[in-house]
Amino acid sequence: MRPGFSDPPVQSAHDRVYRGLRLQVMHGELLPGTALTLRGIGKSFDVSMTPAREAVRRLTAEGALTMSASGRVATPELSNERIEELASIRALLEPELASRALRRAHLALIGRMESINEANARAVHRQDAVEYIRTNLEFHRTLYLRAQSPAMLGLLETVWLQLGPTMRALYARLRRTAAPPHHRLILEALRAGDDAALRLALRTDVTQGLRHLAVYPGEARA
Amino acid sequence: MRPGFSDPPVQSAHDRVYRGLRLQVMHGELLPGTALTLRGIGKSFDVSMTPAREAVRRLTAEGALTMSASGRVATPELSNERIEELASIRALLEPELASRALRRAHLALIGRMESINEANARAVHRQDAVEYIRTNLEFHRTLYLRAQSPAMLGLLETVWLQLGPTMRALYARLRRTAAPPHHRLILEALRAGDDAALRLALRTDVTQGLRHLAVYPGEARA
DNA sequence: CGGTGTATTTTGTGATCACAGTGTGTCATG
DNA sequence: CATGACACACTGTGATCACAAAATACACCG
Repeated sequence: MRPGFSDPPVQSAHDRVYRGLRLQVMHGELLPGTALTLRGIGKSFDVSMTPAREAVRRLTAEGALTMSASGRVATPELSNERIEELASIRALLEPELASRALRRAHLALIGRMESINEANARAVHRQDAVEYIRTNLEFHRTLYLRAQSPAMLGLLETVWLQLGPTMRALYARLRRTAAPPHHRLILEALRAGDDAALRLALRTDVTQGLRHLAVYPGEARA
Repeated sequence: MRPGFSDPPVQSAHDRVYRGLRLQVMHGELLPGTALTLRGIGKSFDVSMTPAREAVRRLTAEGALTMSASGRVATPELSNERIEELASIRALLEPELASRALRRAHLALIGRMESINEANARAVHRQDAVEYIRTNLEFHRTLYLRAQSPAMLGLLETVWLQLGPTMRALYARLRRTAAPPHHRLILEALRAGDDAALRLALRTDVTQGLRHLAVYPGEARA
């Protein structure tokens, strides 16, 4: 009924490229401003430029990549205003998704989230930025999947995608030593079934994680 | 700084196709389930299939079009659950955008919105569904542009895009005779600078306009 | 006359090519 | 040694083609 969303069997060439690039961007494997070429992408996925172009076009539409006026492709370098705006969108959507998932969150789900959270803590200890981002997003997505709101989750993933390279740059320079921030509060609110506490925990988790961005100007322009 | 968003000069072939199709979908010129072909699109824009494919890929990524497993392209036929979900996303984003625009909304803006609203009323009187949708969206967008939140507005336009064909189908069958619903409340709240009233007016305007959807089942499946 | 098989047309996919614009590197010159 | 222009390599764009899958039309058989 809703093709192209969660159907694993399909494996057209452009879809492989799309998924591969998408994960690379979302997980922060590419730093902001990284230049990409269609021929290079095609070569690394062993396809011609045609599927590479379509994948890039699609990712550009989602804000995962930017294209200069001359068509040059690169990962986005976000301004501070943009970062704050994307953070506030997360702060708007994620509490809502969490709240919708709350009534459907049984113990098995909470247990799975705890185990993901432990993997996340290990990634922090190992200073593995990419794995940290990956498990962090998986922690959140595992919860939101229960909200049964695919469109809202889709929008949120778009936001994550746009923040991917920036988050990587962030976590690379302020080397976290502490464990993930407010995830424990989230889990407690889930167990308690406390909607207000859950919304608050999500909001602070999101804003806290991205507030440290607007510090070093460097290339403040606008 | 953010190419491909609001820069009129660019005119590559695939961009013309993209913009053209996008407007057709968003304004409800195409009913839900309308089938499209790449060659047909290319012919109607006088280009080959290549730019048509890229435009379709992009619109598919934004949810404006759907592709079957075999690659067939069509405008989306939304389930009732999906419609309600999209409406609730509108109800989440639009009050926020309106609130952000409130402090920057001077009298000239309100005047412009009033004139758009009059055009909207004329469209209602003329039973012109497409023009009704167009002016209605323009009314909202004129306000939200003042919010200076391009990412949030971009997400919202994605939602509008997904609802385009469905809104057309809706307004086609329940022939409005009354003027636009809660736009007057919105304008009054803007003039009064009343944030709470503005948020409420937006929320009701959005949900009211789409609540009448889940009535006729016809093809209730899930 | 209805259903089923096949044949034909239509469709999306991916590769390849020619082309124009851009950026970069280099070499000559002041 | 610095600065300028020029040339070459590179990049994205759009058109075209061969191909396979799908949908449609059609004819044949029960």
